[in-house]
Amino acid sequence: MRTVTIADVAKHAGVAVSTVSYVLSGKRAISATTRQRVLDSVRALGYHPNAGARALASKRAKVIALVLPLRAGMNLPVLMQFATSVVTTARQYDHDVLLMTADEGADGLHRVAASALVDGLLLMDVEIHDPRVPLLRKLAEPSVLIGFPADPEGLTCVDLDFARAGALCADHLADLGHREIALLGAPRVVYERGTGFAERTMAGFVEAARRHGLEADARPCEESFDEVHAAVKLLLDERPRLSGLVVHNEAAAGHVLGALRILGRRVPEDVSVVAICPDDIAERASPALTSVLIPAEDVGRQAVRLLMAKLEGQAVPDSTLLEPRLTIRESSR
Amino acid sequence: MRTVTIADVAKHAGVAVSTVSYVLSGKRAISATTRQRVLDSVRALGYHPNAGARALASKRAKVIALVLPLRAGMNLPVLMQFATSVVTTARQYDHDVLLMTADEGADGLHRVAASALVDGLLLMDVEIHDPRVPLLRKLAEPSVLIGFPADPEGLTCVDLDFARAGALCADHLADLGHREIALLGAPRVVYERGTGFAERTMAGFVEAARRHGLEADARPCEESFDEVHAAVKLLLDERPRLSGLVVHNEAAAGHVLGALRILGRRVPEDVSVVAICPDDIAERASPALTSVLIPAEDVGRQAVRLLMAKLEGQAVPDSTLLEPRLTIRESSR
DNA sequence: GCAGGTCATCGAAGCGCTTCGACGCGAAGG
DNA sequence: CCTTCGCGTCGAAGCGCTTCGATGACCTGC
Repeated sequence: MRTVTIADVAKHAGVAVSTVSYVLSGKRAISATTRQRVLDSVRALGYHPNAGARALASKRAKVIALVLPLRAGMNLPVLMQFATSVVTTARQYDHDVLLMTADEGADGLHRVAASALVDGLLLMDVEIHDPRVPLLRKLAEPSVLIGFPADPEGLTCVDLDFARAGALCADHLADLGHREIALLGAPRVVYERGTGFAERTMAGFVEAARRHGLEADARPCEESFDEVHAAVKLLLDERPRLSGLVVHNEAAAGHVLGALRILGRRVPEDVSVVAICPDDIAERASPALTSVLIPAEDVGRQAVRLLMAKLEGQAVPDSTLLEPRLTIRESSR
Repeated sequence: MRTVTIADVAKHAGVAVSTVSYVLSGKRAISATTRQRVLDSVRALGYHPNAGARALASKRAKVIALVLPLRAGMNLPVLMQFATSVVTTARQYDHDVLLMTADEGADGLHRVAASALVDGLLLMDVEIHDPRVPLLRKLAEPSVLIGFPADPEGLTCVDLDFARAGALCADHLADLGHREIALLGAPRVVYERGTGFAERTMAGFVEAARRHGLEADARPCEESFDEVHAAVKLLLDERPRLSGLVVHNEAAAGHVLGALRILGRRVPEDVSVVAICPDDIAERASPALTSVLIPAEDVGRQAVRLLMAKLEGQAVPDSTLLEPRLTIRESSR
């Protein structure tokens, strides 16, 4: 069973090859009757255009690269949600997604771009001083970054507005009347890596707390139960009147509740807890966590849209910040 | 800056286009001096073969599809580990990975295969009665499945030997002298979906326990803390002398420890706990869990190897079962 | 010294598609 | 009535690569 080519379709429909091509691409007017005849033949023969030939002739592969930081430390569920929404959205634009890991580095990006395997690049988890950024600036292929490098000049970046997220938590606790609050953040190593989002959350939190005239405190937080327990205990020892806690660390959120339980603090009666995490984690905790969600799906969808716009040659904003949303559940009052 | 083609390289090196091609592919003997001259030109010009043209001429895209079940209910960290190892291994064979979600269904597979976008397919989370299986049998492109459908005839399947994993847990508890043991499995919905691995674990567990003459019990288990707590409580109420617990549910493993703590059972003094889960989860728990790991990386690597072998036209075994490994930590004695 | 065989290289024919310019035809305009 | 135009369609020229058969150059052995 030889694979069906455009020539087979043309013969079957009794038209020229180019006519079939124009029917399929819509780039020239074709009469309704011819169009229908061609489409019928396409269906009858089960024709699928050869991707390589199409790419070669049109200089468009209809594939985008998705570069994920497939290493430890990232939050996996969020990553998957993000990847899913990227794939789904790309398909809506009739594109496929090539999966790459960050450890291929700049060379890998150069390879897929130079070989015309992909038309554009989507990079997740860009760091403040990311070695791939200079390459992206040079590349002919458009790219979109999730996260912000130190100098986003000339790049297209998308991210959750983490500063607003931090601020939103502080606002919420202030509204509830809390006077002493604290934030437990990502593991220390994340700050050291300088990914940026962790710092920006802290900064937004501290700034909003200051604006409300609250006593506030923000520190990194490791992810094992024991370390979370120790951190919470230390915090409560140092600040006995603390009544509001923000957790920006999915892995630790559940452990914080466990630690408070063990330390004899009721949630939310004694301490209100607000998490910055995906909804499913917040909902699964008990009590269910009031949370600011990381809209991974929105980020993915928006990133693909921006990339598609750039592929069309449209101008897009350099920076897109997605608004965080606070959902009030049982853990704060 | 026009992109560099093989003709540019040929001219630069003073040889024919075909010679460059043969140097790069190694499919014909080329003298050492010519080879070196060509390679130098390749480097000097920064040549990268055009993927579309290569695919068109050679009928090999050097891309494989990875179809992930990007929906709820799967264990995400394992999925990521798996994806990472697939990408990394594929790169070792000079292949790239196209990411697809299962919700594109059989049509999606047909599309990427018929358009020659990919040379082969890797499907994860295949179900007992998977609608994609009949298509895979028909497809000219080779495929490898993670998991087993009802009738694996004519397919290539890879999986952890879950029956052995369940048995290994029962063996371990029996060796420690426990007489009454139980297994808490995946959420009920997983059994209903008929993915197979959950049942096989249970069966292996029950069978091994029977062989050792133990009292054993196996039941599904939901993932929220409250439901886990209720399940554990029920189990202990029904079986007060229960002293060994196997948890085959990553999300619930941590909650089981929390529930036992609240119910006044010490681990491992009163109850030994063994988990079937990735190492990182087992290590992070407190006490650290004795566990049978799901070797996601091995599975991914092995799956890619099998697929590459099939692409080369080699015969491969229909079924590959990966041996589970028990790591003893603090939660069992 | 010449037939036969290797080895290294070349040229050209595609692979299946897109796209450009050309062309025929009927309608509109003078 | 003849020109002009636009619409719908066609043919052919690539896109950049692989691969097959051909061609010399050089060696081997009788």
